[in-house]
Amino acid sequence: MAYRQGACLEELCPVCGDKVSGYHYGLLTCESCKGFFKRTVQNSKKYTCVENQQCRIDKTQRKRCPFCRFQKCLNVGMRLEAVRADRMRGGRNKFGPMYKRDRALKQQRNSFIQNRRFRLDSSSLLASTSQQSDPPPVAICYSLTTNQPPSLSTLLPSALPAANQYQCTPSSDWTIKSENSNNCACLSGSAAGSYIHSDDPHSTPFSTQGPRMPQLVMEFLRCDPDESQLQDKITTRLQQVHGDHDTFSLMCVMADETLCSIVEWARASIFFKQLEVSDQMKLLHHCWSELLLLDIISRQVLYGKEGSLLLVTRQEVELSDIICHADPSLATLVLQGQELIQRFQILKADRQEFVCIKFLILFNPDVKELEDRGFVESVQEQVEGALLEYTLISSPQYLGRFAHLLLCLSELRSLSALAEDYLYRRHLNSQITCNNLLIEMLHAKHSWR
DNA sequence: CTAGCCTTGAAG
DNA sequence: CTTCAAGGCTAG
Repeated sequence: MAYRQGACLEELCPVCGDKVSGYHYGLLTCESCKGFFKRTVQNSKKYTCVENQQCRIDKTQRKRCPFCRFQKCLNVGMRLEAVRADRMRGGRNKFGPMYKRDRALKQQRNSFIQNRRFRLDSSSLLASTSQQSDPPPVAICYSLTTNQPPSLSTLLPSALPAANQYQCTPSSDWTIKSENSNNCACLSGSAAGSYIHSDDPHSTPFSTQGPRMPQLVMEFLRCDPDESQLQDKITTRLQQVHGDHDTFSLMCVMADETLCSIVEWARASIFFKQLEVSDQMKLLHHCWSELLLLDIISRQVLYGKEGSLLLVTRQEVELSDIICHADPSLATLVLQGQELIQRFQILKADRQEFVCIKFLILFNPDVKELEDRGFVESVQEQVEGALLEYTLISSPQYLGRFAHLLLCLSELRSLSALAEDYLYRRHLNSQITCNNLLIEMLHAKHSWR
């Protein structure tokens, strides 16, 4: 029985990596692991491992150690209960609805991912209309190399051990399957939510009772900086600056500090630390303003109140004050930002979703001259998958939520491009001073064209 | 024992 | 009726 194509395109058995033949005992597995699991459970087989119970199980070596094979079956989530005690044939069991749901989830995920290209094209189109891209900007002689080393490169480690590539914590068993001949590393879980296959028995990739959060989202949350810690850090740094700063330059200092924390966050983040430093720099140079804007927006949506702008420092500034003191361009930007905040508020976007969006922004495969675009692409796809899955679990009654979030992201991108242009113009007028990272970032993109 | 193919039968 | 995940069979 060929498994219906389309539902799962190139799904591999989570136990041995062989071709999947359908759902067996709780998840998609290959025919041989299905049979192996059945024999083991039906006949109450007991195996022993002659090694250290950590044998690698793949298609060619799966026969070698039945102990570790069975262990892996259980670890990836195969269900003992699905093997029938009475050996009754045919029919359906209680897992039926679960399979159906998982299949629907996968299908939606695939179709969204397939639409990704189109969506990105249209969003970059949107962004480019707001930028005078063709003629290179004013010839300002500002060489990064003649200055002190750019702060981003000092913030990023100068070298990474090569062995670090594609590796995560040694404790977790991330299976990375390369697709075709390119080095597109792709972590793919078999059942819903199984992004992480670990030997930890608590990380059951599939749960029948109650909704659960995708593992990737949980990992993102775990590494997301704590708002109050960030607050303290930036507040102390701001106090050190003090002096004759007007509101705008104070905001710039704040942006600069926030940028530092964004770089720190990225450095410590899963996936990002696997990249070469050159790629890390390219990604950050490309998306810094988007991340900065998302930081501001998410703060308003999660903690802010209407009519005022909540700063990292927990200070509140009346919007009306900002608008009447701002020049017309800035006022427009603030108003547009306000609209975007409202859109996120209507959606009631939560921390989980913002943290996924952060990763979607960071891992942008459209960035030019990436060494390892395949990896960036695969991360982007995984994050999209996790976000989609999260939205389907958290608000199953609203299927369009994921698409709406992506729409907001695309608007955020065009707004950040406008904001970046605005900052760049003010920088050219020497109105932004003493903000190393901010200035480096402002120059990075312009020196590329 | 393994793993590919076959048969079964409740659910949709 | 069809679907498809259970169990069954058997050559290698």
